[in-house]
Amino acid sequence: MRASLMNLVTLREDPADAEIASHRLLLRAGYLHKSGSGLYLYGPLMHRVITKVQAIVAEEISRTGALQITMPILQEQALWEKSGRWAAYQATRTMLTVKDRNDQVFGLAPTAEEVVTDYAAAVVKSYRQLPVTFFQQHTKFRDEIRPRFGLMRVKEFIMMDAYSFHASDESLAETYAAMRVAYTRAFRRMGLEAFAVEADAGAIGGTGSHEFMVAADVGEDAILFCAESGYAANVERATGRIAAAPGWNAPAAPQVVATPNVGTIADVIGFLNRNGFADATAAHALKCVLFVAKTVPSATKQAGADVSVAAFVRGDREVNEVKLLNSVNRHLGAQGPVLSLRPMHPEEVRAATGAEPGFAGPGDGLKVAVVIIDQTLKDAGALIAGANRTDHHVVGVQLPRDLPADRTVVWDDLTTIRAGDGCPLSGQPLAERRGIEVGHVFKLGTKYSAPMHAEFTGQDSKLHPFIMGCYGIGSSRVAAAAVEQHNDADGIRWPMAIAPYQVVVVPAGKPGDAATTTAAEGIYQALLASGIEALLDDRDAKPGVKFKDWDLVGIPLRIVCGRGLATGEVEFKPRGGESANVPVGEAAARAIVLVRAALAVV
RNA sequence: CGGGGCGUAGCUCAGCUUGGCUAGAGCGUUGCGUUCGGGACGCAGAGGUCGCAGGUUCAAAUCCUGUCGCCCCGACCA
Repeated sequence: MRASLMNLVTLREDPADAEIASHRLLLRAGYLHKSGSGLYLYGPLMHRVITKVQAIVAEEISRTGALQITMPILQEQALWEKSGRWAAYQATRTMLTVKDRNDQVFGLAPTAEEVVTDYAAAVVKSYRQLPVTFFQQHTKFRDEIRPRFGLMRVKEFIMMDAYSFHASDESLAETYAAMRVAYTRAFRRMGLEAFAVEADAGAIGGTGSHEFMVAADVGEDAILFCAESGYAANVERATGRIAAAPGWNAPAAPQVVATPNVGTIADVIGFLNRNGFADATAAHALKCVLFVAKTVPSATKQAGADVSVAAFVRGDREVNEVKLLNSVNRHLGAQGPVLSLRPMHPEEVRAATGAEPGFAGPGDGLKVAVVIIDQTLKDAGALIAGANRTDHHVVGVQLPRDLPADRTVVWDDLTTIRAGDGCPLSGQPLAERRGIEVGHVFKLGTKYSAPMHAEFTGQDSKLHPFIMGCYGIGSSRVAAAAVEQHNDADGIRWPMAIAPYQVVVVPAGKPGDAATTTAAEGIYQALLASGIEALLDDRDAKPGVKFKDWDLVGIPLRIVCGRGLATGEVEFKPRGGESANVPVGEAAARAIVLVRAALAVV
């Protein structure tokens, strides 16, 4: 491509509303045009990048034996009713919907489990056809609460989504493992440092899942990991060993203590330290967080309802709301599902505890539907709890000894694990880093096939629901993540495999100078003839302008035909690397070798 | 949805507090000339319903009310 024909428009200044590197650079270099909040137009350069990402992803997913298809974006409400997810997605308002002229409602594909399960049920009738995996790369829509960070979180994006169907858990495990290998290969080919972490399954559901993260400081997810055991998990899901609180001089039996005007844990401990309990710390307190869980209409229960929940963790720790939500759902079972939790308003706290906020405890006076206590607090020794009475706490509470006789308690893991806690496998301190979620794999089991009656005939001549897995890669997000990992002060540094063009040839003499023009044109034509994706910067611009532009755009290799021609040489300048002089006659051949080496599948 | 901020030229911004001439600058862009290895220079030009609607006023980018949109922090997710 000749630069004079490619409508290259670069900005000298950063767009005001771009915060992170990928957003800023992709806008500045002309890859993206913002069409609306969370909506982007992919310019000619971006289109090439996305196409390459999709090709590599498709190649690696296909390598597992998966079959590429294309599913409709408009999804009938009735199909989602069959799986029971319509109400859930409406309640969380994740799905955008449209109506046709007959007022029939359609969802705009946020994902495609229902559609593909319906398809599999129609075309897969026997265990002899299993396992089978279908995938597509298509536009997805999410009614994001807050689009953010350019391509990172948008309302409309391109996703590779794959769905596997199995006759057994063992078969699912094989494909799940093969997909993880495919992901790893795909990300490595695209020059991304990505790693798998244990994850919460969220609204997709199922029995297990891993996320693929690209390490980046601007990532929206926190990852805890252990170098020794290899353990890595999203903080939403991470478990760990929490060091026990040190012993302290606590009363043997619960003792009510007046704690006037000290509602927060820090204040309560400070007050007690000054009033007879000098060695009490926040780790000896019982933190109570009160929530309202909102259930959604389901097959067994037409109307949604509010369920009050009290969650207890150690005073120096935080409640993990994802763990709590999962725990509430396990406990409520058929009364669920619960899709969201919100903290109680002050008046609700007063109704639930009979006290001002800040004095809630597990003892008498707490009136909530569900009480969940972090399992580490069982037999944890003496604790300081709210007394459910304004300005009073109870010191020396022991669990479960001092719980009211009629109190039903769920013991579960509710604590947010943090760096420094012990690895659940090795016990070594966990470290933390941030990541961008670029892929996710789920073991779905029969979550969709059972309610949708998607069944096959087994070897036993009986009908069985498919055992399923599903797998997603955010193709457009991958491109943004690549920029996050590969940029510098001058612009983007694309990995060769996903760069919009591989080489740019820059004539750097006076415009129209015969020697530079001839040399550049010759190299350019030789590269094209060998299938290299080459650019020729034939614009009437000064060399400095050209250099700045190609650094910003991020072309991996620049060949400059300029003053070196006097001695028969051109300059090779890898983006971000050292320049070297190369004889004109060898330039094309050496560039071809460089590009092919960088693209070689490892 | 709660909290914070912003809407003035294609981009980045000034002007608004304290209303008043024809609404400005830099970059970009068009024409001509000079220049040509890291975002050159001179001259000439184009480009604006100051987000939108209403109000106050002799007079509104500026003050008031409403409204729409965008960005950032939290809950959602590839």
